[in-house]
Amino acid sequence: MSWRDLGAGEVRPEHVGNRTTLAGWVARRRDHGGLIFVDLRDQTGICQLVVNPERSPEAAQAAHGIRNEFVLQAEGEVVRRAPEAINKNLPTGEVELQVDTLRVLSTSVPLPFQLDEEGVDETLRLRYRWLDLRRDTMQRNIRKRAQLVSIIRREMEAAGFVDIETPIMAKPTPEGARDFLVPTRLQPGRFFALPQSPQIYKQLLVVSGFERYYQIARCFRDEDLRADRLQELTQLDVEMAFPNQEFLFALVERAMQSVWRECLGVEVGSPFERMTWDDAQARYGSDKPDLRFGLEIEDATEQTRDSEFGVFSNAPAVRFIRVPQELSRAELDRLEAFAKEWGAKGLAYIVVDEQGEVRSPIAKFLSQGELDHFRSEPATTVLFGADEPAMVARVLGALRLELGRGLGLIDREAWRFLWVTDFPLLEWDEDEDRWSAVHHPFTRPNDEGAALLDSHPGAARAVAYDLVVNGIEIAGGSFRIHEPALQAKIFDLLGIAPDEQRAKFGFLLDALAMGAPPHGGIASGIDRLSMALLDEPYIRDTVAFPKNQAGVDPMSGAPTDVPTAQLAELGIAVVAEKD
RNA sequence: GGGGGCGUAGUUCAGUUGGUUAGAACGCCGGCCUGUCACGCCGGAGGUCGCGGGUUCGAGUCCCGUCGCUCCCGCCA
Repeated sequence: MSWRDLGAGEVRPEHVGNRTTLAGWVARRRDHGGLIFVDLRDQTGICQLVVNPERSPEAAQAAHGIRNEFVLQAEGEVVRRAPEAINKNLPTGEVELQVDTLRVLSTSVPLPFQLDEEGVDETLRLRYRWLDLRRDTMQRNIRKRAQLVSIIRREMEAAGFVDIETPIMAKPTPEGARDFLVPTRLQPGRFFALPQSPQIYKQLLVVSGFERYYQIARCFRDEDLRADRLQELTQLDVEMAFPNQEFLFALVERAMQSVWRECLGVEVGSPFERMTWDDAQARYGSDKPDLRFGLEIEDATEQTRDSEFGVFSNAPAVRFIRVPQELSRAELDRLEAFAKEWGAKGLAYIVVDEQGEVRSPIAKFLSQGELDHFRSEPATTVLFGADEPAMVARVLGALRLELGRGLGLIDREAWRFLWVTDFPLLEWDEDEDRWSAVHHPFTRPNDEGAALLDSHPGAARAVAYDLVVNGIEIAGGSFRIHEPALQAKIFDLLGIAPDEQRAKFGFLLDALAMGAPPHGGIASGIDRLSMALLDEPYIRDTVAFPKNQAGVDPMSGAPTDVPTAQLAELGIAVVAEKD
C-alpha cells in the first residue's frame, strides 16, 4: 500500500509538523514520540518513520547526523502495525512509513525548555509561547475553548440571537473598573476607552429592534491580575427584549449542557439548582458557593444574644461551621491567622474530641444552653465568626473553602451548577461615602426593591443573577431599567449629578426616552468558563497569548515606550515613568 | 498600595549547624548501536548560585537593600 493510496495526497510541508530528533537511522522521539505528524485524509495522525538504507540511501543519509528538531517531508510505503506489537508503554500511532525519500524542510535550534517537563517557569513559557502551545495540555485547552465557543454560537443562533459587533473604541465610563485609554491623532488630548463590556451598546441594540442580540466580545479592565483574572477577557454577551428569566436560564442551561456533553461527554442535569443571594451568603458566606461539599454555615445569633461571652453578645451576628475533624492547636492557630487576613478579629472555637469531651478557651464563658446548641459529634471542631453579618459571612465563607480544600472534602467528580438570584441592587461604599451598584448602574430593582429606593435603598433587591459552577462564577446578568426616570433616580443614588448624567450617559437616557422595550440579558466569561470546563487552575492557560501578572507580554515585550514624536502627534507628554 | 512564596547549569530541582574542585536528572555535544519509540552503551562541555552591599578567616547558605516572577488581600459595576 502506498502513501497516496491512503488518500493523503501530496505530503506537503504543512502536513508534516514534526518536532523530533533523528539519531542513527531511525526517527526518534523528542517530544512527540519520535513520531512524525502527518495528515491522513482529513485528520491529523501520528506516524512512525523508519528509514531503511537499503531501500533509500538518500533518506538514510538525510536522517543520519541530524540532531536538532526538524520538519520533514517523507514519502514511502506505509506499513500499518498495531502499536502494542511494538511497545506497550507508548502508543505510536496508527501508521508506520517505510521511507523511500526524506527531505528536511526545516530545522530547529535546541529548545529553551523541554516540552514534556512539568512546572516550567511561566515567564519562560510565555516568552516562547509558540513552543508552550505545542504541549498536550495547551493543545487541549485551546482546542476545547474553540469548541466551547462554537457550541455557544450554535445554541445562541438556534434561539434566534443575532451576532452584532460593537465598538472596541468607546467612551470612558465613570463606574466600574479602570479604563484602558486610547488616544487619537485626530482629536489630540482626547481619549477613547476600551470597553469594559458592551453593556450600553447592547441595550441600544435592543432599543433599535434587535430583540435578540449576542456577541462573543472582547472586554478590557485595567485592574490587577490574579490566577483567575485577566485584563483582556472574552465574554459571551447576550441581551433580549421582553426578557423572561425562565427563558434566559433555560437558554444558558441548554448551552452549558451542550458544552459539557460535547466537550467532556458529561450529562449535566437540568434545571440547575437555584438559591437566593441572601441564602448563599447565610449558608455559604459567598455569592458563588461551591456546592461540592457541605460544611454549611449555621447561625447562633439568637442563642448568644445574652451570652456572658462578650464577643458573642456584642456581635450583630454569630455564626459557626462544624468541621468534621478534631483540629490540632497548630492547625487552629493557622486558621486564626487565615481568618484575620480576611478581616476577623480572632477565631473562637470549640473542639469536641474523640471521647466527646469539649475543649475550648471560651467554654467557661458559655452557658449550658449555648453549649447544647453547638453540641456536635465526637471529633468535631466548631469555628465561630462574630461580627457584622457581612464580615462573618466573608470570614466563614473563606474558612469553609480553605477547609473544604485542605481536608479533601470536595467531590472531584461533581459538576454543581447553581443560579444565585435576587442580588442586592446597591451596596454602601465606605470610602466614597455613597451607594454603588452591585451589578451595574443599569440593573433593574425588583418591584419591592423599587419601592424601597427612597427609604431603604440598601434593602432593595435587583432582578440580577449569576451562574456558578463548582464555586466559579461563569455568568452573570440582570434585567435593565428601561424607564428614563427610574434610571435617573438610580444615578442620583449613585451620587452622579444630573449634569454629569447628561454628560456621561445622555445618549442612553435619550434612547430610553424613545420607546425602549423592557430588556435584560446575561454575560458569560469565556475564559472563566473554559477554566471551569477544563478544571484548569490558571486562567492564562485558557488563552493562547496572555500577559503575565504584571500586565506585560514576555513574548513581545509589550507594552513598550513609543517615540516622543509619536506622542507629540497625539498631544501627549509622559510625566511619570516606571522606575 | 499591602502580605506570603520563589530566584542555584539550557530545563526541573538538591545543596546538611557558613567550610575546601556547587551536585542529580533530563537536555546539549562527540563516539558506538538497523526495529527503535522515555531506546541503550561510552565519553564530554556547560553555573559571576537574580543584582548590590554587609557580617565573617571563609557566604549558594546569615543580615540589609534592590529587581523579577508567582499566590493572596485591596481593587476587579
